[in-house]
Amino acid sequence: MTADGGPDGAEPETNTGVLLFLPYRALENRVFAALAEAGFDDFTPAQARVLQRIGPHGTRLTDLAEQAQVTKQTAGFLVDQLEKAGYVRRVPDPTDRRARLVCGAEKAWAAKEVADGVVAQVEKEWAEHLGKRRMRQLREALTSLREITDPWA
Amino acid sequence: MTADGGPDGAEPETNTGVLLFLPYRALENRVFAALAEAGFDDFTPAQARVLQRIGPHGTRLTDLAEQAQVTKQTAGFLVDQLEKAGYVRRVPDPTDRRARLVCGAEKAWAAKEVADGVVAQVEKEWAEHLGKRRMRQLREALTSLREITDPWA
DNA sequence: TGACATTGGTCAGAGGCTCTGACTAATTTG
DNA sequence: CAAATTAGTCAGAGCCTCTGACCAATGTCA
Repeated sequence: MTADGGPDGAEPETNTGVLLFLPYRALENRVFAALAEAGFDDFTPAQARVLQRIGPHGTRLTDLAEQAQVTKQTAGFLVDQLEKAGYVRRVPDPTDRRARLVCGAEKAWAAKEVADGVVAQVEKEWAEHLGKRRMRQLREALTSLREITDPWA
Repeated sequence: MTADGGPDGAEPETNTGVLLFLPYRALENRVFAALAEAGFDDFTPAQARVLQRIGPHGTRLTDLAEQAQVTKQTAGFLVDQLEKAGYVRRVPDPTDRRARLVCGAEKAWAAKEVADGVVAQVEKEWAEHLGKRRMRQLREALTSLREITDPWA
């Protein structure tokens, strides 16, 4: 459903989806490897996708679920694990007694620091490969695209 | 681990990984929805990620696994489902009696046609938003990035 | 105010995905 | 030819994700 068209064979240009996905996955792999090497090996990719979306002042479960595109049951399940592993804690939401805010714990910020370092390194490598100008154009185009592809923008 | 940095608060520029992921996911969602609407609702996202990587002349299980970044056991499990659903068939590899080629069936090419249509449509929308020039630059930069991020390139 | 709909979240259960480990068969290497 | 490698399968366990049903707090509106 992607590249090198059906049985007919004429190789067209590569699907933009694949083009986006490849560097994304490469970056994610690098971050994960570095995190594991730094000792943050007690969470799974699924948990990370939730953890990543917790804001600095805490985020509601429902919002986490929506952003991660999973059901709130699934998000709750993952937050349970993260809580047990010490990455987050749940605190009452002062503005709504039904809700609780999922807040990052110290351990999460420490992991984030490692992750941010790797991201910066990879971005540097990319900038070296593309040249500063094309790297800037790339980020600029992607940022613009966000306007029509990110329901949360 | 991504945006709006830790407890310190200073909002830096958005992580390039997120920037790549957002449009990727938006595109994938569109393709999936269209496929389901066209009646191709009997396969899962995990199966699709394998199906997508089957070449026009068939691909070995081991290669599918490597490209999809799953174990060969997982790939085998998914191909089993796809085979039952009629999307693929396994044929002996004439060049190696241990191996079998996973080949797309008619149903897979039909689905691919639907998917390609949606991708083309979405790419058109993106080009309209960005302008032809920036769209070309985007694809060009991503293609270049592939050289250092795609182990299969 | 008081009924009703909405929203935040949990519990229970089922099914799907993915991994590790162990194994068979064919191929390649020395 | 013996040993190492490679393609693939089987079995079992654990994680992830969903649907459905439910409770409690909040919002809406006559």
